[in-house]
Amino acid sequence: MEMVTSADNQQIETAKKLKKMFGHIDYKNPPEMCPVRDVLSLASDKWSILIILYLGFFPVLRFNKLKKYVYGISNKVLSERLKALESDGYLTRRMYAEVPIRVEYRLTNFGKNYVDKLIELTEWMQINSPKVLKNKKKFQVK
Amino acid sequence: MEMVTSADNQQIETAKKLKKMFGHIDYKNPPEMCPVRDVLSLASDKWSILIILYLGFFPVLRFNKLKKYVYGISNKVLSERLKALESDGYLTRRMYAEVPIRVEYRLTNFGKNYVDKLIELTEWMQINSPKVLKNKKKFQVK
DNA sequence: CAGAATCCCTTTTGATACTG
DNA sequence: CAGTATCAAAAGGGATTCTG
Repeated sequence: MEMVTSADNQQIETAKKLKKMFGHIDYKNPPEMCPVRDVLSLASDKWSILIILYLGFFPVLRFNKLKKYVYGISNKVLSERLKALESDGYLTRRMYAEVPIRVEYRLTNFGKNYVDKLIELTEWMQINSPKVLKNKKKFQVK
Repeated sequence: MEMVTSADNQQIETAKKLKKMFGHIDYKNPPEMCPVRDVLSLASDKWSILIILYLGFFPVLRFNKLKKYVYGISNKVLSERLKALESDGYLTRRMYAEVPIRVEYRLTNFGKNYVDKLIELTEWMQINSPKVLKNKKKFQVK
């Protein structure tokens, strides 16, 4: 008779995955070999997340529309992030030489795959953020 | 006879989830109601991710050990992140009044849950980061 | 309209030195 | 040890101007 709970199994699974992962993100590796540091850092940036989620929802968005949705972002940061996200392959930028000029941003297939991963994370965070805010308050009292 | 591919289904699922989510992260909401902006931004920070992953792998870590693993982090940022992550409920800090002093960090159950979510993201990123690096290079050539 | 460019200011880092 | 203190450098932010 086995006495292994599903929580135990989860722990074991987690440990296994982490072990495999740390072959790659080990601190002794050169920076290029640490995906968290060098790739995820852009993609998990708070502004990038919002940009990508909005582009996941609205298939096509223009600069000023994005700026309106990603509330609080500045021209500068938005245009920087868009360039970086394009360069990393998450989105495409299509320019139409009209007057006035029109520029459309949309996710690549790769970006769409990433959205699915992001959604899992943000859904979890949405469910759990009240818990975090409660923790934060409790901590301030101490 | 239905002609719906699994990719179609995924798209539909994604759209549904995003629609539900944007009730919360809408740009018109005050910042407190936007979990991405206010809660995920700490947790998805590049340093936070590395700290949490290492604490997922090594159940107990001390300050200098963490600093060694989370390669490149400065004293200041590490101690700031540890404070913030403790305050948000991801980890605990235990101090032993010995000489020399000893401080142990470990994940809370909440932090352990978060690790599972993080692993899904970082695993995906690990698989795909070569693609990203290739994109980046191609982009520079243009 | 979609930004790039500029200026200027604030915040966040990063590196190093220092202390209970 | 486990941090804080300090200070210089970088990144972010806001406002405004400019251009095709």
